[in-house]
Amino acid sequence: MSKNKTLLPLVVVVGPTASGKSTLGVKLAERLGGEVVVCDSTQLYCGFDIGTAKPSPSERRGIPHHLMDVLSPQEEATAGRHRQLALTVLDGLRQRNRLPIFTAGTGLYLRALLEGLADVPQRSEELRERLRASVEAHPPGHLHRILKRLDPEAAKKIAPADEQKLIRAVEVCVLTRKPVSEVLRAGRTALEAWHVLKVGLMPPREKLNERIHSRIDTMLEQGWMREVQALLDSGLSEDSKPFDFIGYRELRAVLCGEIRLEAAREAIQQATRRYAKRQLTWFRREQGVRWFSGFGDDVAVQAGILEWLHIQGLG
RNA sequence: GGACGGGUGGGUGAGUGGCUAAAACCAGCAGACUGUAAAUCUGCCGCUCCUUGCGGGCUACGAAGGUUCGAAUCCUUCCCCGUCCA
Repeated sequence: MSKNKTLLPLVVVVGPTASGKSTLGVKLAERLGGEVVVCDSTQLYCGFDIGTAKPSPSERRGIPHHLMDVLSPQEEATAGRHRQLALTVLDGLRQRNRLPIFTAGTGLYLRALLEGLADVPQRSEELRERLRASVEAHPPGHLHRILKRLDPEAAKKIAPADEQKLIRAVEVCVLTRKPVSEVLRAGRTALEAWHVLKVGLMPPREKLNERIHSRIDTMLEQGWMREVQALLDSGLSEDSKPFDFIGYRELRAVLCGEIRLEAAREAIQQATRRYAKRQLTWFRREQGVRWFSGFGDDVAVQAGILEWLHIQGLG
């Protein structure tokens, strides 16, 4: 990274699902001469459109949207991959002197971009296979005991039941031959040369839930089922990563005759509500966010945000 | 009118004399989370008080009475709900 880059502004919009980040992003881009960069682990995938709430071409209003539809469903998105792609996009925007406007639903990806990732090896499927096999063969708590031996400090921070995180921690220990906590302490490279302005959308929970529910109904009316059917018909494996996304797994179950549509609708609503809650938990901790209590498509909220950004030196 | 079965905390639902403010699950709330993150995991979850302790008080298993040292659990009556018979 070159050290002589001047500090340019970069806007980040954070908020739970259905809070109106996309609409706000387009609005800000129009007003401030920017382009939208999506920071979302699901909109990355081609073909999974309706359920991931990608803004339609008309909703995008001619504003370029980056990091949307860049992965095929067979690929696996990761925080590191997203970071790489985002850095490339940022370079391009810098050259063209366009304001980057991130719409961020995936907190981890945003953090990976802004604060960097430690120099940690990528996942190794072979190692994971072995670890999972050994989990099968041993009584509960086995992985946790292994980690305790490799890195007591890390073991303290991960619950014995959290297999996913345990596997990752053990994986890093094994691959680097060092305790994970040490590897992570070595630090990371934060994003340089950008002056980050964070805006948060925090609609009242009850209103947000209503919005979530009606949006799911709309998605279904727009042919979400047909989309899922078409994806399955295309020969895509039903184990592909994006079929794990909220809604896609439920609708797949409907199409496989495992559950009824009504049950799926309720399950989707519930899962989405919980997801929104987790997003809020994550983003509440995010440093330096200027919060606005409302939806991003509310003109009054938009005006307030534009005003704040103006005071910060934009527009 | 009669015969059974049942009424438990926001929901589903266990519990058949003390270990029960009441399992479990769901919902809800709060939280953690450096490459699966729309994932994964943790805590709380009747009210209340304080010297925050495996602490105290109060209220609670349809209602009211009763038996008992002690009842969600046993008895009586009543009220609801379901099924069946008339």
